[in-house]
Amino acid sequence: MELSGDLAGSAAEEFRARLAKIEMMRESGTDPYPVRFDRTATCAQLHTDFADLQEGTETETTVRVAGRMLLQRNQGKLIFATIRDGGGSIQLFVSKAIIGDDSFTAFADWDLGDWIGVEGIVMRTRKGELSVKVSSAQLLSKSLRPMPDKWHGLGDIDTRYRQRYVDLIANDDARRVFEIRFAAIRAIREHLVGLGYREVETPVLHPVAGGATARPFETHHNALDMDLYLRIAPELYLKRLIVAGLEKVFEIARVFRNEGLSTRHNTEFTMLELYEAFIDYHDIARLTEDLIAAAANAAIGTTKVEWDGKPVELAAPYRRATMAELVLEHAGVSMHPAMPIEEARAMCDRFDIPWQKSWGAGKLMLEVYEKTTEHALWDPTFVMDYPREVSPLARVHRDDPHLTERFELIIGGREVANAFSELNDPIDQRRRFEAQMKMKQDGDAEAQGMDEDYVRALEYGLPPCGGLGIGIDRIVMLIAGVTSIREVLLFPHLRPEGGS
RNA sequence: GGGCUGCUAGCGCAAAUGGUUAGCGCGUCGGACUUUUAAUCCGCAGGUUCCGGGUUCGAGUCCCGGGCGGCCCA
Repeated sequence: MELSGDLAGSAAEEFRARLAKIEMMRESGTDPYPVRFDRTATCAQLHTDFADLQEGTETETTVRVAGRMLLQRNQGKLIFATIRDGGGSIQLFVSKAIIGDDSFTAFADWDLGDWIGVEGIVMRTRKGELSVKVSSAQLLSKSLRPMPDKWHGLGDIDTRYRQRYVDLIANDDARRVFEIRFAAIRAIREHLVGLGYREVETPVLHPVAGGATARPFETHHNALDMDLYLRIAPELYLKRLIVAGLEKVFEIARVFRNEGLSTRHNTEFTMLELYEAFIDYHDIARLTEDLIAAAANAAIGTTKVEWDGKPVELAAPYRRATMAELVLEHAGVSMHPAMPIEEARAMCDRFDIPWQKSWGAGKLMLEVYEKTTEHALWDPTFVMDYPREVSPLARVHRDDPHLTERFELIIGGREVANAFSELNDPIDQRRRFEAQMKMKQDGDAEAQGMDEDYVRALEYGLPPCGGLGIGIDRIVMLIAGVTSIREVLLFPHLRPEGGS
């Protein structure tokens, strides 16, 4: 049986039995896949509109609802069924005396998982369950495959990710997480639009992979016979738009990084990036905490979340501290990018951090920070003022030429945002690209390439500007309280099934 | 890439130290039932124990290799 190639045993038998039902329907002139259904209400609407309906009473309101049948309790001459649509579920009250023998038999013969549509009056049963007392019913789409366990749902993680549609049918918690995702993204978008931001779309295929430190996917354009890269960040295009005078822009951008998979990393993930003219990274920090709090409130109605077993408060304001202060606090050592290189190397040795000769004190300081401090920052913390050496797109700090006006936001020991007062000096930018190219030549696959057009854009003048990148998936993880990024991605990347 | 760990019926899970015919629940199939809520009750069927080797009188279980996951680390 071609359609059931991956089915075996009782599932294959059930598949064939359901196919036979389809054939019988067709023979009797009924289409098992009719073209449309005129619905007059959703399940959620009924629960809202008839919240006050008394037990054991019927209305005179006729409605037409549709959904997937999840449960069926057949009493012989009376069937209770539960259907669910996109926003909720409702019980159907199906009486043989009302819909007639033939319709009743047909209804009883439909399988769990089938999509059905019914018409009937709204009622509440004696036991208090809001129901539709069905006067007519039709099959809207036949399901050929058996549903997972109606109580335990689908537990196998592999199957949950590979067949997310089944996961979402069977598991309430999966639906909950994605509802949070939808609401959080919507809240972020509305917050920014409310502030006068324009949502833009920039290229996914880049001739130069820039805007972040990461290894890109490579591809090839046949007609132009040129290599292209899937973007690792939309940053350089968005800043071109600030040059253009758009002032406030954002993009909710899918980006691609050719790196390993883990609980925290997927090869493609979603970043919010925004840029605004005339402001600096302090303004961006305020905007960042507002955005995250707004997302949490919209998604779950509170900024108090629990993550990895510990409480986290996402309400603004978040702590602000410099990287140097935090390293001193957590590692007990004083570091600065201007310190003698031997001392910085000695610090790395002290914390068992392997280093390379090409690294300056700034890079060494970052390594010490990441090893000793970052994972310990549980409450939301803006880690301010990164070394210039590791921040090729951030402007030099107004008070210290060895630092940049850059912060990363750490929550629950993980980076969730990265922001700067943007570098807008084209001469400085060119030098930093050249430094990156040297690192690339020295074998650093993550170093950025020279983007001549971006430098040219800066030469036309990028106004003072603040920029932000937020990992949307990580924000959703925090709000939803899940610790694997795969739980917040509808279709996480997996190896092919079966292998060989 | 390394360490630990998992894979048993469509789904959720059992099967001490290797030992009859690999069990249970849900679902399916057959039967009863007009107020159920994972309905209930009776009955039947359903298995390449992820794949391939090996050890053994005997392997779901032990060993080797492979596949796909999970957790932790780099």
